[in-house]
Amino acid sequence: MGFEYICKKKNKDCMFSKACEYGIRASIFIATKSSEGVRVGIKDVAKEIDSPEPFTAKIMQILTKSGIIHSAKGVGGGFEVSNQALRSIKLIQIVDAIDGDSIYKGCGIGLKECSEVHPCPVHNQFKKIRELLLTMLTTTTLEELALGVNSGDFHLKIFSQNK
Amino acid sequence: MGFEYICKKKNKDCMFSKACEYGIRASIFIATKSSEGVRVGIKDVAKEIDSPEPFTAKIMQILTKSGIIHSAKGVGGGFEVSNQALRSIKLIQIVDAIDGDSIYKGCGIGLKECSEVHPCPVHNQFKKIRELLLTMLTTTTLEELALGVNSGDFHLKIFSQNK
DNA sequence: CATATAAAAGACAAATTTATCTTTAATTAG
DNA sequence: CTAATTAAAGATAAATTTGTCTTTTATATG
Ligand code: FES
Ligand code: FES
Repeated sequence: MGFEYICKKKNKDCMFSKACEYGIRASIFIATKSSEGVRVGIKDVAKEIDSPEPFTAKIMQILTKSGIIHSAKGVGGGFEVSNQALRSIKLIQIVDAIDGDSIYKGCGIGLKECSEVHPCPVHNQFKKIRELLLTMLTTTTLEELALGVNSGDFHLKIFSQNK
Repeated sequence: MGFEYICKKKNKDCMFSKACEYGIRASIFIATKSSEGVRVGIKDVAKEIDSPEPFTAKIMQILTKSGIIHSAKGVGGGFEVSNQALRSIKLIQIVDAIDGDSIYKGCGIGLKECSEVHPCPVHNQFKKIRELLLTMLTTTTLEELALGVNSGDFHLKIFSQNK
């Protein structure tokens, strides 16, 4: 009937863009390795988080430019997070660098801006959700996420072993 | 440097797709008019919510097929919500019909599925946010949103009067 | 210095989402 | 029945996001 292509987003699991999802997963993986003092190349990153390698490479460029991840070219090079950065980097920095701040600042139903003095009908409801999201993003560190993965309690892809 | 086009989503105010944002705004507007016993045409809808008319028409087709909004062709036709539906329709029905359930079911960082037994590093944090979102969507009725607009406290576009 | 390695950069291509335009079908009024 | 009106349907087109490939640059090592 001509509108099937609108319905039901293909980019499932929205909230963040694919680019941002890859960026978060990659950062966490790099963090797990950096905590063990190991640099990783883009190939390993993509394999470990199950993402398209060239696209992931592009995203890494954003993260290195943003100073979130450090990179080194040449033999023995790769990506790493400094021990100090590991503790200080918050999830919000990654999201900000890739998707910007619209997810926690923009109006939930697309008004050009979200404002208290000219609120949309869902403003009050949305505000609570965005505030919870913002709090989560600003308080969660790369380190705690990496620790969870290192401990084996949390995972960066499905079918870790056999795929 | 070749990756500017990745960075900073153009579709600001994510969470929902544009289609879904328009769908919600349109539904609320139609509800405000239906509560006054008035049918509205697609032209009025698009003007009132500041959305592209043909695209909005497509979205209305989804909503009518889904039984959320009623439509009538011909002279004096247009869109309306029955008085009974006004009270029973929840926001989640609109979101489900247009974007599907990924926003409150999918993994926050893109694992193929969100699961308790194989959680991603942000699973616990995200769960809370998605639960709040889901509660909001399942409890908010079209009627209460329409009432807010009718009372003048909430708005469906910016620059209501002069644009 | 020459070579190998690995990220950065740039150009391009595919997929998805958003937007537009034209034609068709249904309904009301005269 | 005819004309006018309005949504539905269908076909395209534009914009954006996602994904790929090639070339360049930086670095370490022999
Ligand atoms: S105005 Fe819509 S969420 Fe604030
Ligand atoms: S597994 Fe990622 S949010 Fe549940």
